[in-house]
Amino acid sequence: MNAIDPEHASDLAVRFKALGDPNRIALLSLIAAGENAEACVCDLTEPLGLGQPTVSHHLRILTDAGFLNRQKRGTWSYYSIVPGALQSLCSDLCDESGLGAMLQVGSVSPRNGGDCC
Amino acid sequence: MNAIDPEHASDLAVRFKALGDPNRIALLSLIAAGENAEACVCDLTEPLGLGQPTVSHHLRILTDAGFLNRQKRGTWSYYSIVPGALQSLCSDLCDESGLGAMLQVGSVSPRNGGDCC
DNA sequence: ACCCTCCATTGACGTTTGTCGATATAAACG
DNA sequence: CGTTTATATCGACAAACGTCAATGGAGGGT
Repeated sequence: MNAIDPEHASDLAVRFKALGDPNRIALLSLIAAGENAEACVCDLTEPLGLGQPTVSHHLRILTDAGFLNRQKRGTWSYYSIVPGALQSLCSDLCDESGLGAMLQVGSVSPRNGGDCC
Repeated sequence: MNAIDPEHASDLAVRFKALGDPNRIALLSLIAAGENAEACVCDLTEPLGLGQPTVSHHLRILTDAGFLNRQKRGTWSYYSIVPGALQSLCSDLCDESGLGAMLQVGSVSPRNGGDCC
């Protein structure tokens, strides 16, 4: 039961940090709620009240962290959720840090239906 | 299937941001690996190679975000993992953002044994 | 060809963050 | 009471971050 490898810790931190901004959380939510669970930049800039470069910047961070897919169709860039990314993050944290043993002791009791991470 | 509430997005972001630093990930791992799954500051400052004020600072952030418990015994402060915190974070994200529908479509296939978030 | 829309990149700016040294508090121990 | 030990807090400073205005580049339409 050793401590986590520094390299793995940095990788996990990058992915968690990508989720550590309210506008990026809102982006994931907006994309998930869009038609076909995808959205292009022009659909996202207005509901967030942010400029287009800022939205592109956040989308890039989420994409680099593995949470979004980008697909260019014509002039538009369509972003979609990478399905297993959040589970992978959580299970990687548990596996690589030895946190797994801590986690089922908790108060969430019988686990939810299995429909979430 | 509306987008997430800004207030909820900020709350989630604060919690994710607390995990968005490699030293804080290492702290969680070290605490989980300690005797009785707890540790005091003096046990943590050396394996991380950080000063004592810095370690206290990180522990405070993790505690404020709900991932650690602090218990003072004598001169020492013992920190321990809050069992359900990580699951709560993930399930809150899924519930409040509408990401839940996206997540079982993924490539993690049959889900791991259920021993992690 | 020209223009216009959509998007990514760059440069700049103020803010936040991670880190340290110094100081403060608090508890045990002589 | 004075000293030592273990932590928390404060102040400072460099680095990273979030944001915007401006620019660039790729397509589609006229």
